[in-house]
Amino acid sequence: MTNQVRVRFAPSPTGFPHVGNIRTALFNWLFARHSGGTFIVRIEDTDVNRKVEGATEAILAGLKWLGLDWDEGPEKGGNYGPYFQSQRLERYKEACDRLIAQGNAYKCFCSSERLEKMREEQTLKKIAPGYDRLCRSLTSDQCAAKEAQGVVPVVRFKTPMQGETSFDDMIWGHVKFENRGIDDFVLLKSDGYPTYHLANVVDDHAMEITHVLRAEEWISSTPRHKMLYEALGYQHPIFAHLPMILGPDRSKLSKRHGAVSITEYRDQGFLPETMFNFLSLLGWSLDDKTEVMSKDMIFENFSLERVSKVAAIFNVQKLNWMNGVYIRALSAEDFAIRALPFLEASLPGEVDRPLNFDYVKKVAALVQDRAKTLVEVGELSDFFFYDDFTYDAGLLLGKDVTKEIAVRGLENGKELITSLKSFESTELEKEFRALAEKMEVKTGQLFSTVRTAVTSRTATPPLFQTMSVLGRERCLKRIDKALEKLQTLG
RNA sequence: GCCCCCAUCGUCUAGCGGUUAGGACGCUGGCCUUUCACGUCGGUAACGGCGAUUCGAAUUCGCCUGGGGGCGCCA
Repeated sequence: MTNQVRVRFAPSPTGFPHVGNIRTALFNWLFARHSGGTFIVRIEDTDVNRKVEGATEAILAGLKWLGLDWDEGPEKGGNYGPYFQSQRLERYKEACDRLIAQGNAYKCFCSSERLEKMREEQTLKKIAPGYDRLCRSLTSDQCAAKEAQGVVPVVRFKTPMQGETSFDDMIWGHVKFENRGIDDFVLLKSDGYPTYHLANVVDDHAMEITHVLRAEEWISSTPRHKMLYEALGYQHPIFAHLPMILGPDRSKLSKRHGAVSITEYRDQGFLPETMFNFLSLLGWSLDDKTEVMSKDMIFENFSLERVSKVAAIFNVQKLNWMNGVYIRALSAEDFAIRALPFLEASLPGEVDRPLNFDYVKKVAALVQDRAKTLVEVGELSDFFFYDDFTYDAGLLLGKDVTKEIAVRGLENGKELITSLKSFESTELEKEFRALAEKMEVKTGQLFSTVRTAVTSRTATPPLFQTMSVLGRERCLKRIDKALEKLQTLG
């Protein structure tokens, strides 16, 4: 036995990998890596009814994408497996039997109809809902009779009816609850599966978990867990309840707030390093100024003492900003590699695939400073990839640009482009500036028309670099088309 | 309804008895500039309220208010 830190992320495969859950995973990972401990993933698939096909895979994919590697768990194994609760049912049953034998738990034969009615009445009477302990006093003969009738019982814990239960939380300090507010909760369901409370306690003990870091929503069930640990004769782990992540309306972050799944953020073109950094700052901070930090820097400095108690609102604007910071920090090559799949997905079907990577690299270099997400790369650069775009002819007439100036500028520009020996951006710029001077117009007047002609847009990467990447032939064709368009103008 | 908890700019946060209450996002003004971005220099904006303790409270205590979480054969 060592006193090495062992923490776990224990998701339930009942849906997509919610960023709130992923943040919990992240903090567990940070805590483990900071202390040189072990990070374990355990799948809590004890709810047969809510189980979602593919959810486990999506959760694991989310963890991998973020770089949260686990030391024990699915796909990986370990000495404390299996790591799926559905494969550990005997252990829960054993624990339950022991608790019944010790007088800490009992069988309950109440139907769900009765329980529902009971809760309705309690709500009506404005008293705290909770099991009324009807079956707690059943004799063994009465139990046997029920079972003979074929009623399948659940097992409930005998919660003490007075006194209080308290524990020390690394984040919340000393927390205490009165026992009378806690009802006789279910340990084993009638389908033979354990509830979270039982399975969690049994497994955390079996897996020698030293610290339980989980979301704040669990804090009020912690006394139950403590009672269970004690009844089972186990030492309980250290608890640390993490603050919640809320939506902009301050309610629990959910689908109606927009993207909540980590995979959605991936698909929207956020970088994993952005998400890692951003999520780490939801409830934790290094100091009073440092925000952009590498993965290494974060886990090296991570500490529970700097985790806040205040629920954090997920601020998408800041996420966007941070993603831009990470995008700009990428090498040109790396950025192109990451943008490529997004580009291929967003460009119209007519564009031939696969895209020429050398060309993509040149284009990417021009939008890297401008993109906040990888999906924006397509929006920002589509005109580099196909020619038959349409735009409003009026866009050719920018500020202080008359139809006459525009026509003259484009015709002179055409001539210039044709005669140029080099199509380098610096050369282009030099010549076009000279042209503007010769035409006695401001550079902006000439450039804006050429820009629209060549790109169909009024906001683009630097014009001459854009033209250089596009190439002489395409620029000429586009200018011709623009000249035609100008004729349609009155 | 009952139980638990929380409270600094709109948002993320620093602060842990003495600070001009700091940083970041956002918004905004200037500069840079062929557009858009980037960058850069400024600005905007907070200790929820009331009492108490103290020479001195954002920091400690109480009450109020506001917000959150929990109260399933869900996790």
